[in-house]
Amino acid sequence: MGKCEQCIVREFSALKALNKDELVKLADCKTSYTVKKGDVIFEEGDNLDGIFCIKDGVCKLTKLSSNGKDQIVKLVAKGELLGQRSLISEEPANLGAIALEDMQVCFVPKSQVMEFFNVNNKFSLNMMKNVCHDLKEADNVLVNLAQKSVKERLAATLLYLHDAFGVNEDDSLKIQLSRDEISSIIGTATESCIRLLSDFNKSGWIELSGKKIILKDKKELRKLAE
Amino acid sequence: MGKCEQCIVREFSALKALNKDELVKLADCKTSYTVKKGDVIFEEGDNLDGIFCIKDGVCKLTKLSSNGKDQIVKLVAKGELLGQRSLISEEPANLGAIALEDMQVCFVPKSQVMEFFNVNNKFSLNMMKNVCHDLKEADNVLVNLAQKSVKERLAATLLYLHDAFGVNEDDSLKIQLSRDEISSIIGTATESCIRLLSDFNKSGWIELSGKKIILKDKKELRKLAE
DNA sequence: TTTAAAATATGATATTTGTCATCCTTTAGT
DNA sequence: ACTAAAGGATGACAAATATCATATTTTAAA
Repeated sequence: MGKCEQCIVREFSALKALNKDELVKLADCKTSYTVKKGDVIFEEGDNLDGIFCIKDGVCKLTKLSSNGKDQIVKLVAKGELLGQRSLISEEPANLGAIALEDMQVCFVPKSQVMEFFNVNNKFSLNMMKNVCHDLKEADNVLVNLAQKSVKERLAATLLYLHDAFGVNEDDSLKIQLSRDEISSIIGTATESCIRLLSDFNKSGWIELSGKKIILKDKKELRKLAE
Repeated sequence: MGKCEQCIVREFSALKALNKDELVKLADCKTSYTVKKGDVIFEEGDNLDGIFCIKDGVCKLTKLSSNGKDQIVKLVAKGELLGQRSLISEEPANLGAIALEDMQVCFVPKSQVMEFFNVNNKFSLNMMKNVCHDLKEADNVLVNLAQKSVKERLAATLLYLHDAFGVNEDDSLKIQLSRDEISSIIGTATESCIRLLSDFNKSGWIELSGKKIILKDKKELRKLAE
């Protein structure tokens, strides 16, 4: 059983407020497992009896709209926690979580999280701040969806993917999304997304080769995304 | 100076976790004032040194998009708190707050809220739950903006206004929004919104008379909004 | 490897939504 | 009560986006 002390999640999440004793408790009660690309971590409506620590990999949080299409609400990367809102609200998950890559995940039961809540004020405050940050981000995404064109949203999304997940040695975006998934982030039809990527390619702002996407002219993209 | 004990905000917000002593402290440090329709309670980017209790009236939370248009992110009614996210995050306000009606507001300084945080666990948990609820709502709005047509969003918004704020004796929506504000909720051009309201009117689903809006066929609207 | 299925790409076209111009109506200030 | 300004309504048109059809490429399974 791995220790939690050196874990990347500890470094980047609310867990950094935990002391040595608490980390031992955490290591004791956690369940560690791997998730394959495409696998469901939890589904919309699931009752989560704890939170998930993402040790490695990236997943998408999605919600099924009544029109039958999935909307990607947020991407969550290694170092972050999953399921906090549901735990605090004591409600079923509002979003589903699906792995975009192979992942390493730990599950921490609710009882343990609640104990930390009660004894460690810094931990509670950290977690609150996380939720607040998510709320701010959600509000910002909401405004962009409401006010910006698909072209602007695509440019903004490409820049976001670049900045949040980095690039490979060949400068291509590290995170690999299907055209369908990109469409599901910007909230448009897959064909529209493909068409615009083509346009961006022809304009020389990006370079497409297979699934790889290279941002060639970030300045122009930034201007477009505003 | 009014007491907080009977206040509607206490009844409906995180404040319900406060005991008698704490309520006295609250009454002691709060600043009570009125806000006229159209007045700014705080602006995007303001540093808030506390939270606001809405004793009476309704306000809109808006964000200016880079295209120069305002987006209404949320409506907040009497009984609710304002500025919690900003306070917890220790960040400037991400949204601005503007009164949609004459309002009665109390301001509670940050120092007092933080003290409650430290001594009253129930209070912290309640406030956390509020933020979590806001996050869930924001995610849901986000999905609707991304996936639904303007017509569907208008129908959904009319129903929301009906359910959340009620109707007058003549069945007209109690909350009075300009066409511009309705457009700013559903994220569309004012003319499109006006046109659709006209269509709804002609279809007999709603009835327009001046600024009044009466929902005549909620079933049909619900079907439209899905 | 071969082959079927899935993903990507693109054209043609329909639909939705935005923009601009103009007119009508209501509201608020003198 | 009068008048200017704001809000609301509507037509004409343009632009953005979705949908449907189909071709091509990539991926994964037998």
